[in-house]
Amino acid sequence: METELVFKALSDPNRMKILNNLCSRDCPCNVGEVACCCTVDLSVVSRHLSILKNAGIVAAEKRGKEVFYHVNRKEVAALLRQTADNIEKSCCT
Amino acid sequence: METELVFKALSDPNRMKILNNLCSRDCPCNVGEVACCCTVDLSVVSRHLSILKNAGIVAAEKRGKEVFYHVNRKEVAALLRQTADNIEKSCCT
DNA sequence: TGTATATATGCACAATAGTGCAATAGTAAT
DNA sequence: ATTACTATTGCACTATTGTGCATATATACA
Repeated sequence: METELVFKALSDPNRMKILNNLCSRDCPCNVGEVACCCTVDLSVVSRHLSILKNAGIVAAEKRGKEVFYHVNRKEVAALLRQTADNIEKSCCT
Repeated sequence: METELVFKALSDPNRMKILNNLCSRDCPCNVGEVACCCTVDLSVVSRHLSILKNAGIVAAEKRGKEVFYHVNRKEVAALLRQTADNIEKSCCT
Protein backbone atom coordinates (compact mmCIF):
# COMPACT_ATOMS: atom_id res chain seq x y z
CA MET A 1 0.00 0.00 0.00
CA GLU A 2 1.75 3.10 -1.25
CA THR A 3 1.11 6.39 0.45
CA GLU A 4 1.30 8.47 -2.67
CA LEU A 5 -1.12 6.26 -4.58
CA VAL A 6 -3.55 6.52 -1.69
CA PHE A 7 -3.40 10.29 -1.58
CA LYS A 8 -3.77 10.48 -5.33
CA ALA A 9 -6.79 8.24 -5.13
CA LEU A 10 -8.33 10.44 -2.46
CA SER A 11 -7.75 13.66 -4.35
CA ASP A 12 -10.79 13.50 -6.61
CA PRO A 13 -14.23 14.66 -5.45
CA ASN A 14 -16.12 11.80 -7.04
CA ARG A 15 -13.81 9.22 -5.54
CA MET A 16 -14.30 10.81 -2.14
CA LYS A 17 -18.06 10.59 -2.62
CA ILE A 18 -17.69 6.97 -3.62
CA LEU A 19 -15.55 6.24 -0.61
CA ASN A 20 -17.99 8.00 1.70
CA ASN A 21 -20.81 6.04 0.21
CA LEU A 22 -18.96 2.76 0.66
CA CYS A 23 -17.88 3.67 4.17
CA SER A 24 -21.42 4.43 5.25
CA ARG A 25 -22.55 0.90 4.50
CA ASP A 26 -22.13 -2.20 6.56
CA CYS A 27 -22.20 -4.63 3.67
CA PRO A 28 -20.24 -4.63 0.43
CA CYS A 29 -22.20 -3.24 -2.47
CA ASN A 30 -22.17 -3.50 -6.21
CA VAL A 31 -21.17 -0.87 -8.75
CA GLY A 32 -24.72 0.27 -9.36
CA GLU A 33 -25.26 0.97 -5.70
CA VAL A 34 -21.95 2.76 -5.45
CA ALA A 35 -22.82 4.88 -8.47
CA CYS A 36 -25.93 6.28 -6.80
CA CYS A 37 -23.84 8.83 -4.91
CA CYS A 38 -22.59 10.71 -7.93
CA THR A 39 -23.95 11.89 -11.24
CA VAL A 40 -21.26 10.58 -13.54
CA ASP A 41 -21.66 7.65 -15.87
CA LEU A 42 -21.51 4.15 -14.44
CA SER A 43 -18.41 3.45 -16.49
CA VAL A 44 -16.70 6.35 -14.82
CA VAL A 45 -17.60 4.98 -11.41
CA SER A 46 -16.19 1.65 -12.45
CA ARG A 47 -12.94 3.35 -13.34
CA HIS A 48 -12.83 5.24 -10.07
CA LEU A 49 -13.39 2.01 -8.19
CA SER A 50 -10.53 0.48 -10.09
CA ILE A 51 -8.27 3.37 -9.05
CA LEU A 52 -9.35 3.00 -5.42
CA LYS A 53 -8.75 -0.73 -5.62
CA ASN A 54 -5.35 -0.24 -7.17
CA ALA A 55 -4.43 2.03 -4.29
CA GLY A 56 -5.53 -0.64 -1.84
CA ILE A 57 -8.33 1.49 -0.46
CA VAL A 58 -11.13 -0.83 -1.47
CA ALA A 59 -11.36 -4.50 -2.32
CA ALA A 60 -13.54 -6.28 -4.85
CA GLU A 61 -15.28 -9.61 -4.73
CA LYS A 62 -17.07 -11.09 -7.70
CA ARG A 63 -20.36 -12.87 -7.06
CA GLY A 64 -22.26 -13.95 -10.12
CA LYS A 65 -22.48 -11.11 -12.54
CA GLU A 66 -22.00 -8.50 -9.90
CA VAL A 67 -18.85 -7.21 -8.24
CA PHE A 68 -19.08 -6.21 -4.60
CA TYR A 69 -16.80 -3.57 -3.20
CA HIS A 70 -15.92 -2.76 0.37
CA VAL A 71 -13.46 -0.45 2.08
CA ASN A 72 -10.25 -1.78 3.60
CA ARG A 73 -11.00 0.24 6.70
CA LYS A 74 -8.27 -0.95 8.99
CA GLU A 75 -5.52 -0.75 6.41
CA VAL A 76 -6.41 2.74 5.22
CA ALA A 77 -6.82 4.03 8.74
CA ALA A 78 -3.48 2.53 9.71
CA LEU A 79 -1.73 4.16 6.79
CA LEU A 80 -3.19 7.57 7.58
CA ARG A 81 -2.20 7.27 11.24
CA GLN A 82 1.27 6.17 10.28
CA THR A 83 1.62 9.19 8.03
CA ALA A 84 0.34 11.42 10.81
CA ASP A 85 2.97 10.00 13.15
CA ASN A 86 5.71 10.54 10.61
CA ILE A 87 4.72 14.12 10.01
CA GLU A 88 4.75 14.86 13.71
CA LYS A 89 8.16 13.29 14.04
CA SER A 90 10.53 13.84 11.18
CA CYS A 91 9.68 12.52 7.75
CA CYS A 92 6.45 11.90 5.90
CA THR A 93 6.87 8.85 3.74
CA MET B 1 -8.38 23.01 6.45
CA GLU B 2 -10.15 21.00 3.80
CA THR B 3 -9.52 17.31 3.54
CA GLU B 4 -9.76 17.15 -0.20
CA LEU B 5 -7.35 20.05 -0.72
CA VAL B 6 -4.89 18.32 1.58
CA PHE B 7 -5.06 15.03 -0.28
CA LYS B 8 -4.76 16.82 -3.60
CA ALA B 9 -1.72 18.63 -2.32
CA LEU B 10 -0.16 15.38 -1.19
CA SER B 11 -0.79 13.59 -4.46
CA ASP B 12 2.20 14.90 -6.37
CA PRO B 13 5.64 13.29 -6.07
CA ASN B 14 7.55 16.56 -5.94
CA ARG B 15 5.28 18.00 -3.30
CA MET B 16 5.79 14.88 -1.22
CA LYS B 17 9.55 15.29 -1.56
CA ILE B 18 9.21 18.89 -0.52
CA LEU B 19 7.10 17.96 2.46
CA ASN B 20 9.54 15.25 3.48
CA ASN B 21 12.37 17.69 3.20
CA LEU B 22 10.57 20.26 5.30
CA CYS B 23 9.51 17.67 7.83
CA SER B 24 13.05 16.44 8.32
CA ARG B 25 14.21 19.85 9.52
CA ASP B 26 13.83 21.43 12.88
CA CYS B 27 13.91 24.99 11.67
CA PRO B 28 11.92 26.69 8.92
CA CYS B 29 13.84 26.99 5.69
CA ASN B 30 13.76 29.16 2.63
CA VAL B 31 12.72 28.24 -0.89
CA GLY B 32 16.23 27.55 -2.07
CA GLU B 33 16.81 25.03 0.71
CA VAL B 34 13.49 23.41 0.02
CA ALA B 35 14.30 23.17 -3.67
CA CYS B 36 17.41 21.09 -3.02
CA CYS B 37 15.32 17.94 -2.71
CA CYS B 38 14.00 17.91 -6.26
CA THR B 39 15.32 18.63 -9.69
CA VAL B 40 12.63 20.95 -10.96
CA ASP B 41 13.01 24.65 -11.42
CA LEU B 42 12.92 26.90 -8.39
CA SER B 43 9.83 28.61 -9.71
CA VAL B 44 8.09 25.25 -9.75
CA VAL B 45 9.05 24.65 -6.14
CA SER B 46 7.68 28.06 -5.29
CA ARG B 47 4.38 27.08 -6.87
CA HIS B 48 4.29 23.76 -5.06
CA LEU B 49 4.91 25.54 -1.78
CA SER B 50 2.05 27.84 -2.57
CA ILE B 51 -0.23 24.84 -3.14
CA LEU B 52 0.89 23.27 0.13
CA LYS B 53 0.33 26.58 1.90
CA ASN B 54 -3.10 26.95 0.36
CA ALA B 55 -4.00 23.51 1.66
CA GLY B 56 -2.86 24.54 5.14
CA ILE B 57 -0.06 21.99 5.18
CA VAL B 58 2.75 24.48 5.47
CA ALA B 59 3.01 28.07 6.64
CA ALA B 60 5.19 30.87 5.35
CA GLU B 61 6.95 33.65 7.17
CA LYS B 62 8.74 36.43 5.39
CA ARG B 63 12.07 37.60 6.80
CA GLY B 64 13.92 40.12 4.74
CA LYS B 65 14.09 38.95 1.19
CA GLU B 66 13.61 35.33 2.09
CA VAL B 67 10.46 33.39 2.87
CA PHE B 68 10.72 30.66 5.46
CA TYR B 69 8.43 27.68 5.30
CA HIS B 70 7.58 25.16 7.96
CA VAL B 71 5.12 22.30 8.25
CA ASN B 72 1.94 22.68 10.30
CA ARG B 73 2.69 19.33 11.89
CA LYS B 74 0.00 19.18 14.51
CA GLU B 75 -2.78 20.35 12.23
CA VAL B 76 -1.93 17.97 9.41
CA ALA B 77 -1.49 15.04 11.76
CA ALA B 78 -4.82 15.83 13.40
CA LEU B 79 -6.61 15.92 10.06
CA LEU B 80 -5.15 12.60 8.98
CA ARG B 81 -6.10 10.97 12.29
CA GLN B 82 -9.58 12.40 12.05
CA THR B 83 -9.96 10.96 8.58
CA ALA B 84 -8.66 7.63 9.80
CA ASP B 85 -11.26 7.62 12.58
CA ASN B 86 -14.03 8.46 10.16
CA ILE B 87 -13.06 5.70 7.78
CA GLU B 88 -13.03 3.17 10.56
CA LYS B 89 -16.44 4.31 11.72
CA SER B 90 -18.85 5.30 9.00
CA CYS B 91 -18.05 8.18 6.72
CA CYS B 92 -14.86 9.68 5.41
CA THR B 93 -15.30 13.43 5.14
C1' DT C 1 20.21 55.40 -7.07
C1' DG C 2 21.73 51.31 -8.87
C1' DT C 3 22.73 46.48 -8.24
C1' DA C 4 22.34 41.92 -6.46
C1' DT C 5 19.59 38.36 -4.38
C1' DA C 6 15.22 35.80 -3.22
C1' DT C 7 10.70 34.72 -4.40
C1' DA C 8 6.57 34.89 -7.06
C1' DT C 9 3.92 35.23 -11.41
C1' DG C 10 2.60 35.39 -16.62
C1' DC C 11 2.73 32.64 -20.38
C1' DA C 12 3.04 28.74 -23.44
C1' DC C 13 3.41 23.96 -23.82
C1' DA C 14 3.29 18.98 -22.66
C1' DA C 15 1.54 15.49 -19.89
C1' DT C 16 -2.03 13.70 -17.15
C1' DA C 17 -6.59 12.79 -15.65
C1' DG C 18 -11.76 12.85 -15.81
C1' DT C 19 -15.67 12.07 -18.66
C1' DG C 20 -19.40 9.99 -21.87
C1' DC C 21 -20.57 6.90 -25.35
C1' DA C 22 -20.20 2.66 -27.61
C1' DA C 23 -18.53 -1.85 -27.62
C1' DT C 24 -16.99 -5.89 -25.14
C1' DA C 25 -16.65 -9.60 -21.56
C1' DG C 26 -18.68 -12.32 -18.22
C1' DT C 27 -22.61 -14.51 -15.98
C1' DA C 28 -27.31 -16.29 -15.37
C1' DA C 29 -31.71 -17.58 -16.89
C1' DT C 30 -35.09 -18.77 -20.57
C1' DA D 1 -28.41 -20.50 -28.43
C1' DT D 2 -30.43 -16.39 -27.32
C1' DT D 3 -31.52 -12.87 -24.31
C1' DA D 4 -30.93 -9.90 -20.35
C1' DC D 5 -28.10 -7.86 -17.09
C1' DT D 6 -23.68 -6.21 -14.73
C1' DA D 7 -19.25 -4.52 -15.06
C1' DT D 8 -15.21 -3.25 -17.65
C1' DT D 9 -12.58 -1.27 -21.49
C1' DG D 10 -11.46 1.32 -26.01
C1' DC D 11 -11.76 5.62 -27.87
C1' DA D 12 -12.12 10.52 -28.47
C1' DC D 13 -12.56 14.75 -26.23
C1' DT D 14 -12.01 18.23 -22.65
C1' DA D 15 -10.21 20.02 -18.53
C1' DT D 16 -6.71 20.23 -15.33
C1' DT D 17 -2.09 20.15 -13.79
C1' DG D 18 3.02 20.28 -13.84
C1' DT D 19 6.81 22.40 -15.97
C1' DG D 20 10.49 25.81 -17.72
C1' DC D 21 11.62 30.21 -19.20
C1' DA D 22 11.26 34.98 -18.92
C1' DT D 23 9.63 38.69 -16.31
C1' DA D 24 8.08 41.13 -12.27
C1' DT D 25 8.15 42.21 -7.33
C1' DA D 26 10.34 42.85 -3.03
C1' DT D 27 14.17 43.53 -0.08
C1' DA D 28 18.97 44.55 1.22
C1' DC D 29 23.19 46.63 0.48
C1' DA D 30 26.91 49.35 -1.91
